[in-house]
Amino acid sequence: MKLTRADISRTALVVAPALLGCVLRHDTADGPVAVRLTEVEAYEGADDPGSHAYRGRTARNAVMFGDAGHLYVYRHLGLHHCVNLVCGPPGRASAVLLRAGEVVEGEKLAWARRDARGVVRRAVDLARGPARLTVALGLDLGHNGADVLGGSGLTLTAGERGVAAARSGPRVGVSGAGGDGELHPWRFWLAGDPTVSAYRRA
DNA sequence: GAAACGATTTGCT
DNA sequence: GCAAATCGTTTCT
Repeated sequence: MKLTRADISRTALVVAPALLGCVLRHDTADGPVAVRLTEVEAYEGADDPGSHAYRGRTARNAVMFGDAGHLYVYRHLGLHHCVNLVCGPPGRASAVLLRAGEVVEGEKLAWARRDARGVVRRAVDLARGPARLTVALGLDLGHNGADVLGGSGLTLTAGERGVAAARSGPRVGVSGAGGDGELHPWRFWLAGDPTVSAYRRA
């Protein structure tokens, strides 16, 4: 079943765990690649010191202040890309960072994209990590602002797996996520899933 | 106009 | 296990 705009118009803390098990699919000229999300992180916009939106709206993070359901893609360290799904309510600038997933369709194409950039040994590593997930899906800065609910070749469908297996904990690589990790357990993942990235303290 | 920094990945010791 | 790579955005002078 396809998710509705209303489903992802709630605050990131509600949307993030709901996204676990959902499948994000990207159709391109080369073919489709679909990823079942296994790990995400919530970013609460202007109130969250770890968010790019913390210091207000800028040219880069403008998408996060827009409507829910759009992708916020940005370049990190000049080398990698990371993807967020913008949540609601409008103006809150809350978003969910897609950290890892399992390639469930178009694995061959995902491998081809990966081979051109580096070396990954196992299939579970194809989308294990924010930047790898982006590569596997074939997303780049050109998809910044793309709508996952309409056009853009993107579709988001609800997963068959419930949130029962979901766990939460401190976010990764975010200053401020370590000390208040227990107060802000805004990282969610599917317990026991091999495609969940290894935890590294901030 | 210049400098510092970052929601990571990869490769080498 | 640790450090380098690399560049756009943000912030300070």
